[in-house]
Amino acid sequence: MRLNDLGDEACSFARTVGVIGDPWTLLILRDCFLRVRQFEEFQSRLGVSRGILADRLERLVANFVLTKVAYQERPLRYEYRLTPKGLALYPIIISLVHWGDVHLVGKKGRPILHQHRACQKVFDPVLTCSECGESVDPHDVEVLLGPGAEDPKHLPLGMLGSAGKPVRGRGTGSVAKSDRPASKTRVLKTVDSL
Amino acid sequence: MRLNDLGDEACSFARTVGVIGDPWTLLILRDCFLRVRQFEEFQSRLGVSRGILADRLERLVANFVLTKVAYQERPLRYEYRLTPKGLALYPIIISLVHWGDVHLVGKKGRPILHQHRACQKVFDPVLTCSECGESVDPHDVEVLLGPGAEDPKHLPLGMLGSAGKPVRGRGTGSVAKSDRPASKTRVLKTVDSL
DNA sequence: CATAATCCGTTCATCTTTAGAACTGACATG
DNA sequence: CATGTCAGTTCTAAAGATGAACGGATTATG
Repeated sequence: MRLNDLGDEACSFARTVGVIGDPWTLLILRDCFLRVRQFEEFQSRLGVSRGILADRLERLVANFVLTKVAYQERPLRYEYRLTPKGLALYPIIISLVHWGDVHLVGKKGRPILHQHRACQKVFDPVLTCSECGESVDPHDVEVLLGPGAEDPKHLPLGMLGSAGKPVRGRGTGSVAKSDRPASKTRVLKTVDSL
Repeated sequence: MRLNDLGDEACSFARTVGVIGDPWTLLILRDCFLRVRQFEEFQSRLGVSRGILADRLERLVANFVLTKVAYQERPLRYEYRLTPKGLALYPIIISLVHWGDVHLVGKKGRPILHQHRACQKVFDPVLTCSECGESVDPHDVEVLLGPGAEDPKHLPLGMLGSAGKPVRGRGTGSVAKSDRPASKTRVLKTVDSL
């Protein structure tokens, strides 16, 4: 499969990756949130080759993540700004920063800190549930089939034909394995969890 | 600059991108959270070439995002499982899915839904502040210099030499522009915000 | 026993993408 | 008029990705 075909996938994740899942694109977006806007600024901060930068910016514009806005005439110059769609990437960007802060720290600690205007404190991003407001852990989430479910390849394992029902309801996940006959293949403990 | 050098950067974000910022790597990680674990499963679900898959899995193991665990002996077979460090990527993964759900939906709607065990409701992920619990919007965040700040290239614009002080405290951001003399270059409105 | 079949890779020839540096073009400055 | 700024484009060589085939260990099938 070509990575360029990702946009056609049924999976939201695959489509997202098709739009912003490239390393340079991610780096460009981080800079956008730091109010970098001009071609030369991006180029000198990132050290990316100009061809790639032009290509990535164009792609982001084509996908309505950025818009070109004229910031001067004579000579006419454009800068790149986040659209609302682009601004909505913030949770992704700050989660990436935070993971690096926690798991890949250098000797000296974090290079930048984030302060929340509302409470004036330096904070970490926390992922919470829109319904109950509690923080969300991967173990606390069930995956259900949605209305747009089509291609089985992009659904969770063991979900085929169980529309609307949970994937891991106490052992349901390993049906395929448990109904095959006793064999010499020695299978070690099978834990069906993350 | 080579993308492989990203691991050496001072910036947490760049280092994170160096580890998981590749499209195939992201797709592999999504599948990990859907409990895919074996080489063949990844290969057939993603359609990625076997060489790339082997390479990306090896990289993730080298970076302690995944571990190889023997799930059977005779023949000895390993599967790939998320480490705690890998599990901590959940906010990133679910934020990517959510952005796709909201901004790149297909005709039929979302392919999968997430249900929160604690409240039993289908939910959306919300990014909140660890200190006050309120949801966080990019406009509500000030960026401060942290202890690990070194290379100016990876800091926000206009932050050089202003350690510990906010970047965008009412016009501070455009010092360089405002003290240059009147010129024929016609500059349009300068808005210093996202 | 011979012949699939399963699983996890590796190898190789081919094709595509990327990097890096130089170049264009419109304009401004000294 | 030489030099500088800004936003790209064009070029070639190097790096990376693809697809298909192959390998080794072992179990399953006829």
